[in-house]
Amino acid sequence: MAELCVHLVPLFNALPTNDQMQIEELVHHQNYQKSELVMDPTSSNNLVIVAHGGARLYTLDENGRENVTQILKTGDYAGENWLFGEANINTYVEATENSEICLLNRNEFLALMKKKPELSIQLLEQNIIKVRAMHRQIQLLSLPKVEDRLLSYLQTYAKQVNKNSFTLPLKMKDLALYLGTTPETLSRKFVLLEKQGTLKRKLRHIDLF
Amino acid sequence: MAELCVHLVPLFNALPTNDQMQIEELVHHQNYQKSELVMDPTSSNNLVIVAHGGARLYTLDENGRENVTQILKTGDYAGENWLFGEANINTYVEATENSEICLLNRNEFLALMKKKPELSIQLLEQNIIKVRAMHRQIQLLSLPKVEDRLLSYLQTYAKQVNKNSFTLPLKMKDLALYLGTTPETLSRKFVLLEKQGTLKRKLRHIDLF
DNA sequence: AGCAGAAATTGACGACCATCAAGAAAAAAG
DNA sequence: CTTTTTTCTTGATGGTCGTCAATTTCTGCT
Repeated sequence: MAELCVHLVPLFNALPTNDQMQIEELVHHQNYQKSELVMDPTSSNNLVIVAHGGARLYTLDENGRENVTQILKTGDYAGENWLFGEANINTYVEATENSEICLLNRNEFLALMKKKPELSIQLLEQNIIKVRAMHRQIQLLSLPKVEDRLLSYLQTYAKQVNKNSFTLPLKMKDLALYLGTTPETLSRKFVLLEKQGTLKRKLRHIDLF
Repeated sequence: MAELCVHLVPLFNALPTNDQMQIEELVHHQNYQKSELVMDPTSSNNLVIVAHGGARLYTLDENGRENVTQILKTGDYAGENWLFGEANINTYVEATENSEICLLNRNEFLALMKKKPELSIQLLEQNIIKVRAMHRQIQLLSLPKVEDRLLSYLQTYAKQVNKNSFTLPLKMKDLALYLGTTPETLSRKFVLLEKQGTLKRKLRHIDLF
């Protein structure tokens, strides 16, 4: 048997197992044939999790032409926004092969949240943290110079761990990605900052001045 | 008398007035003298809203030196993270002048959310939408070329309104900021895309091909 | 330890873009 | 309608950064 479907959704998988079980109980596992329609704008809103198989999302434009917006394969999901507030006004979901697909119904989920307020509070807390992290990243990425982005990142991180001497939690490659640059440029910027006397570095260990 | 304090917090001010009133009832308005400590790590967690005056946030580093992290003036607030989950472990809030400061206590707020599940659901819905918007923006900003960022933005927007012919909701200046570039570069990119035949533009009206 | 594969660095080069400044076009004000 | 102000465009220039390729350093594995 498959894992818990809710495990596949990042928003859920950090929840206490207890809460996850409660959500899992709401999930409708269903099998769909290839080309079968899973959802359309007239359906009630659902979170769609592809437990096994594949699906595609598409909209119809003003001329009635299909416009594929997303492809889902095993383990992917869509419709977080339909689960939380937004109505699905123009999107169709269709199985691209014989698939096992899990649906989590908005109304049932709302009912659960009303019955167990801790659940929505948990989700909210998690989300707020995420928003703050994303906000920081946007501010970083908005800085035109990589040098500034790096320094800002390091200072923020130093503040976070409340130390001026620390070990980077990311590899260069990932830090580069996070800062919207390349490992090469990042490397150069490190030596630049070191030359400027802003920091001292040995591998991934940083001393910030 | 002042406006509702909760109005100042973006997370709250889109809520139905009804919900806002309930939150407002929890708010403790208090007056602080210059240099008086509003919060420290031993206090229970609060959202801090400066209704009138000023305050500063600081942490103490390993040597006991103060490290100012944020300055609040009238209308600013801090501690969204303390209200929602994260504990305040090292931050002090101090009034920088005689101030009227509103505190929203975490425990009281939690109690309200448990009593009125709709409130946290509302907040959650709002947050999810925000996360999605921010996620899009991060993806955009991660594209190295302004040209790609612009095109991606336009395509996403077209998909959103489900039309290939639309009027931009932002002025050039703001769009430039959103895309992490300057109005000048943005302008050039528009003519470039137009030359390529990717779009046609007249002022802020776009036809996408 | 020693080897293999990955990760990080360095150099050279060219494209891209921010900046400054000036001009044109549109919007707002009178 | 005219004037004023704001917004947008265009040009020239220099710095920044991404790309490709080669080398060095690090890490995991047996």
